[in-house]
Amino acid sequence: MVGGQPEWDAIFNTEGKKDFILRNSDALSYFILKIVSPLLRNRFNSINLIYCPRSTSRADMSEGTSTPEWDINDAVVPRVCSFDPFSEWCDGHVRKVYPPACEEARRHASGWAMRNTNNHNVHILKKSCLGVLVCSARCRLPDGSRVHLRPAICDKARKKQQGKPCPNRLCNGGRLEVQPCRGHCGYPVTHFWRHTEHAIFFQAKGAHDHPRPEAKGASEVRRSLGAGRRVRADKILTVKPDKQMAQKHSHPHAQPPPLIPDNQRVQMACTCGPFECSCRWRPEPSTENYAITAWSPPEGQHYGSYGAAIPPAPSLPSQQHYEPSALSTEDIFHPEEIFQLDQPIRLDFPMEENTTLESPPTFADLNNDNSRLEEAYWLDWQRAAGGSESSETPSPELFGSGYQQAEAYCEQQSYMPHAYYPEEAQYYPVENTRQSPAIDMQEQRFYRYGQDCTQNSLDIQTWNYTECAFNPSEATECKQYFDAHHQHSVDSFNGLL
DNA sequence: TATTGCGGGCGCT
DNA sequence: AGCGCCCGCAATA
Repeated sequence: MVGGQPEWDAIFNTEGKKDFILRNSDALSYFILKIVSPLLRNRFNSINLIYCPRSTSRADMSEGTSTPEWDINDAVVPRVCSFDPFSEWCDGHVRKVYPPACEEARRHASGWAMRNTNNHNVHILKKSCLGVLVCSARCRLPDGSRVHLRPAICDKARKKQQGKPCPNRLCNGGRLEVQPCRGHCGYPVTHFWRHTEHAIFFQAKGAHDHPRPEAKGASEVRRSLGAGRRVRADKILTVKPDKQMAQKHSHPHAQPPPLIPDNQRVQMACTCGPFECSCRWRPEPSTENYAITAWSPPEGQHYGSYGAAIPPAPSLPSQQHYEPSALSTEDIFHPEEIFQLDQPIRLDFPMEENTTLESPPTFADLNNDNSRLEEAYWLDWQRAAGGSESSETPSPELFGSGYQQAEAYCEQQSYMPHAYYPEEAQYYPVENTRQSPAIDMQEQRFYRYGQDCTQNSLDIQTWNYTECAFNPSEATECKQYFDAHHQHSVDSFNGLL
C-alpha cells in the first residue's frame, strides 16, 4: 500500500461477462490468488484473475511492489497487462506470458527440440526436451565447437538419425547419438503452454544440461534440400526455399531485435560493440521475472553463471569464396558428408568481422575449393545459419555451477548429473539468449488499467511492453538499429534465396 | 517425409 | 493422482 492507495486492482472475470473489481493489498492479493481463486474455480468454468498494477511500468513492477505469482497448473492464472518478449531459448525454471498475437508462442515454438508429451490435460500442452544430437567421439569442429544437431521430433526420424556418421569431416569414426536431456531432476526439461483469452502462458521446468541443438531452420533446410541426395554446389546456391522458409526469412522482423530490454540494459556495461561483444551475456534476474512474478529465483543466481568471457567468435571467409562460378560443376560432396553438403550457404556473411580463425591450419591446409567449401558449409551451418543459435550454446563444462544449479529445483537428490564433455572447455561464441520478435506487426491493443493503449508489436518488443507512450524519437532510432542489425545478422539461409 | 497436437495406455512413485 | 513415456492417429507442411 502506498499512501493508503491500493497498489493494484484485481478483477475477477467470469466467463468473460462479469467483472469484479477488488482493491487489495499484497497480502490480500495472495489470499485471493491462492485461496479464493481455486474456490471460485470450482464454481465457474472459466475465471480469469486480472492484475492491473497501478503502475504499468515493468521496471516498477519488477522491483517487487506487487508481483502475484502463478503456476501453469493453477486453477486460474492471472491476467496480466504486460507481456514478455518471446524467448526461443528459455532455460531454467522460467515463466513467461506472451500476448495472444505472438505467433511463435501460438506455435509453441522453441529452439530446443521439444516433443509433445501427453499430460492428460487438454488445457495445458506439455512438451519435453529431446536433448541434442552429438558425435559419439566428441570431436571438434575446426572452430573448436562441437557437433550438436537437432534431434528429429518424430521418433522414427530420430532413430534414423542415430548411428549415422558424424558430419564433421575431421571426425574419425564418430557416430551421431542422442544426448538426452536430464535437466529436470534427471528427467527431460519440460515446457508447458497454456492459452487463455488474453495471454499465452509459458512455463519451463528444469535447466537443460546439454548444448543447444541447431536451430530448427537448419534441419528444415536440410530436409527441403533432400537429405540423401548428392547436391552440386551450384544447385545449392540456387535452391529455392519452401514456402515456409521464404515466409520466415522474408519477414523483416524475423530476426531478434538488437535492443536490450530496458530491464536488461544494466548488463551492457561492457565496451564491446553491439556485434562483437565478447562478454558472456548474463541476464539480469528480472529477465525471466516478468512484471508480475516475484516467485522466481534470480536468473543470474541460478542460470547466469555461463562462464567467463570467451574469445570473440571466429568469423568465416567472406562470400567471395563461394561464388558458384568458382565451384566445380561436378558432384563435389561425399555421401558421408550429407550433413555438410546440406548446410546452408551464407553469401552475405559480413566482411567486417574479425577473420582470425581459431584453427587457421584447417583452412590453410585446404588444397582445393571443394574442401574449403565444405568447411564453410559446416561453419556456416553451425554458427551463422540456424546453427547460429546452437553454436552459441553455452557448453555444460563452461557453466560451472549452472547446470548443477538445476538440481536445486529437484526435490529428489538421488540423480547425479552427467558429465558432458569433461575433458576440456568448449568454445562457444557469445550470447546465449535470443529474444525473437515473432509477433506480427499488426497493431495490438493492450489493456491497461483504465485505458487502452495501441502500439505495434515491434514497439512492444522494443520497450518490453512497458510503456504505451514511448518516446517516438528513441523508437525510431532503435528501429534503425534493429534494421541494421537485421541486415547484419540475417539468417544465412538467405544465402540460399 | 517430418512436424505437431491429441489421446489411450502402461508403469512407477 | 501425478508423472514420464510409449504408441498410434490425423492434420498439416
